[in-house]
Amino acid sequence: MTTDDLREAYLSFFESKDCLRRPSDVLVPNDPTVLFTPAGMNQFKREFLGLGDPDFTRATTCQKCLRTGDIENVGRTAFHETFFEMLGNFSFGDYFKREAIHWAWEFLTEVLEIPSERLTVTVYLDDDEAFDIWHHDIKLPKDRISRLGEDDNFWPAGAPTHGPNGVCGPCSEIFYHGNGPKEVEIWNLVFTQFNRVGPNELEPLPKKNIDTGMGLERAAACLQGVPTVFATDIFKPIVAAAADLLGVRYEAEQPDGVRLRRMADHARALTFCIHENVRPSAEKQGYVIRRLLRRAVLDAYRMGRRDPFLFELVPIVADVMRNPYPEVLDSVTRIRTVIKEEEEQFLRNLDNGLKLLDDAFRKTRAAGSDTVSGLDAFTLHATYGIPIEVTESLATDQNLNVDRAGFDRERKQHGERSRGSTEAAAVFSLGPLDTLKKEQRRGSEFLGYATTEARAQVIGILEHGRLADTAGTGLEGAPPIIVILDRTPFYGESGGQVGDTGVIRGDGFVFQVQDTKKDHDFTLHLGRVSEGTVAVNSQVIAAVDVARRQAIRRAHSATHVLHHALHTHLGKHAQQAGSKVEPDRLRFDFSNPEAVGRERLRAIERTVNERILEAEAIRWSTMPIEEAKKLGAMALFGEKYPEVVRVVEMGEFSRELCGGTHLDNTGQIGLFKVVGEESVSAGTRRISALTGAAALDLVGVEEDQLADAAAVLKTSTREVGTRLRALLEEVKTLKKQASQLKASAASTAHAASFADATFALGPKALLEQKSVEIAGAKVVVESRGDAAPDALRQTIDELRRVQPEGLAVLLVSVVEGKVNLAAGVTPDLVARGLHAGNWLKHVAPLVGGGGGGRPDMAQAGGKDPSKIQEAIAAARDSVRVRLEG
RNA sequence: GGGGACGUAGCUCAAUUGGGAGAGCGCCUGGUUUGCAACCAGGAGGUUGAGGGUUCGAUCCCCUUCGUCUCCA
Repeated sequence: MTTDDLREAYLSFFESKDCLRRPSDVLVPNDPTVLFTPAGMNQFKREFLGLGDPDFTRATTCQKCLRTGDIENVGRTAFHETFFEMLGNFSFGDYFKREAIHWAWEFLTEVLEIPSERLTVTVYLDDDEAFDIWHHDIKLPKDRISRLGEDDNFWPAGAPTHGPNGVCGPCSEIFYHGNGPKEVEIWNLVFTQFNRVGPNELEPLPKKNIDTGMGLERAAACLQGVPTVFATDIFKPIVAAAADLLGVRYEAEQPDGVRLRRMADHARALTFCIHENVRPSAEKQGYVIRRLLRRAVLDAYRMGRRDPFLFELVPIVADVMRNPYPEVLDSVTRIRTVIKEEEEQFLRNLDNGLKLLDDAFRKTRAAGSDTVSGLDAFTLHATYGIPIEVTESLATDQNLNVDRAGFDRERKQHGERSRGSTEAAAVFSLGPLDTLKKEQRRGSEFLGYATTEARAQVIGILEHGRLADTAGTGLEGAPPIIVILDRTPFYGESGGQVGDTGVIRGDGFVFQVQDTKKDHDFTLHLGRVSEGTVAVNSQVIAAVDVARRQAIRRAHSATHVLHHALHTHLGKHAQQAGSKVEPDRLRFDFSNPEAVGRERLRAIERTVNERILEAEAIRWSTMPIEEAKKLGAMALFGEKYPEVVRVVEMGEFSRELCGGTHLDNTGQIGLFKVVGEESVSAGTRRISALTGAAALDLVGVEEDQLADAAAVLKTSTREVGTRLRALLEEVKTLKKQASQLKASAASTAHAASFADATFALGPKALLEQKSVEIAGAKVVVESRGDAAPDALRQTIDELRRVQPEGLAVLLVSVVEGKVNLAAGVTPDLVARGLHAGNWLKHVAPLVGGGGGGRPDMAQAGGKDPSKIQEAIAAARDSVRVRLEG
């Protein structure tokens, strides 16, 4: 039986048991407690809590999952995977233990025709109910049923003793005993029937749930009689392709076999993640998949591969998965590019790492050791990302060892340090909105597509995160109050479009809405009470700020036109990767390998404005998602859409799934003006643009600025550019001349006004008139008026050019009440023990400062100009002592 | 969420306990040459990511912030 057939058989079997077949949730769910969807039940959390549609009580899915907890085992064992599909059937207060067990058995033995003697089961220690069903109903002999403890047969594992509190229950696992693998857990039936309130305190739940999971790939391996998931029909071609790319023969038992299996697994995970627009990056989901990619590339590196290769597996993965996930085929080009670029970057990093490793080896040898310390190896790993295996392998090449025990110690410490204060979040948690949802059963009705003002009733108020019956005018700076209505024209922030603002008026009160969000099917109006007191059950009139909403509609419709223009000028690959829609302002992110460039950007802007000039009608309708897809409506990858979706069409050029508010006609956008194009991450570009009033304002402001510039430059707006260039050129030459003049001024007579006569002397004159002969060396210690530190250095250089040997100079100047000192010593005097830095260190304290520098050149400063003469005297004395002594 | 590192010319990176901002490649000009990373001479190019502090003086030390990389959860 092929994997595709097994998947379909399972889903249609449970459909025949009145379970609703639901599509897989996305890999990155809207759930802060997990990075990736870890199991089939995840998308049904709200149903398990009794917060879903009351008519929806049975479901079956094939869920895409990603887990990296056991990543070390991937490729080494028969069944560990990172990306996998989980078949499941679920009951939300509907069928329970008896049906779940019977149906599982029926599916395995009758549909799949697995001989019953190949199956055994486990139940939780005291779950006699499950035991009896297996033994009496199914007629499974007692010796084929084992009772296991809370670590094996409870969900979450160990919950009765260790928590967390909340929904939990015993489970029953079904094992397959085949010819190849001796014992495989293929199905886990979880009976969530308790609410844990404390250690070993389990209260029965009024509504019991069923959550079951069957690993698709491992079940397929059993049915296909192969020893591992990697030998199944959907994995084999990927492993084979990996071996082919690396020019080796796949031999399951060889070390390379582990590597090839790992590559195949990681290629699958990467393909599906990137398809959903999760890109390799330094944090969160992106970092998880970056690590997957690096593990695979590193494996290939060790097999001698130095070029990117993993990206070549993408089409193979897409092909074996084409039946259940045909949409991945359309993303192949994009995924390949992302993987290839990331591979190239990592290979460059590895090259860089070699340099750091060399340093580490040199340091080790310099310390007279032949073992790289654990700390060094760990630093290389933790800070620069050089895997320990690479360090070890290269160390061996250089006849060095690595302190692996020390490395492991460091790693453990780092792990403890990094754990931080975050506790594992409870899988389920109930908030105030959940309570409200339980009371109300239904969410807020959205009226905003048709109107901006409506009568409604207050059904909930949230103050300080708690439900309240009333709320009054709060203190300045207090957190916003949240008002929830049964129906509302306010658009809650979603799909990139910002929330509406406006006002909600009722009998004796006014509530200013500053922002609107969406949560738990409710529309949350955030704001403050400006008059009176708002109370639950009040009748109100909710009115959206119309001008602002209209500006938002302009910007939102413009993003759809822009999307169309991008496809026209850049190609189909320029898929939307996110957007932000604000009043008359929009940001649009899309896939594109390189910068768009000025010319194409201009062309894109032009196309958008042409569509606006054509004043095409904008229409919308709702339809089942399948139908929308058939019509070719554009959707975001990695976004979860409901069963019935809204499709927005513009003329004949654009058709997109979209829940936002739009104009009636593209002509209402007015002017569309691009204001920027930039990169957000590798392979993703962002265009920012303005519409309507904001675009006109921008043009006006820029006109004014240009006119202003032209006026200042005393030229026409047309000539501003050339005039500026000429001016800059002039400034440059003037600057140059100025610095030359300044330099020569320091050594010419123009500063004769200073009482200090030596300031007027040039280098030669200084040497001739002011130098003192001490122990065969010429010493110049003089004051130089208000010369800048740079000028002092320059003078010293000039003196040294005239007298390259036997010269020691110390110059002093005063600028803005501060003393500058600089000293220079020729190399032969340095050899005789004279040190410019030390010289100044001796002198500078006298003028209330400090200093230092190199033996041949040093600098210092001070705050007390009145002590300059003393400093000069001290400088002369100290150099005399040094040279004569 | 936490730990570590980095940010200097268009690119790759230097700069001793805090003391003159540099090299190679690339670019421009002139010359030489026309067999493969051509050569020679000259030149342009910098708010040392940003902001604040300490100091006579900060690329360097301290704080804040932004960005990039990396490890752990």
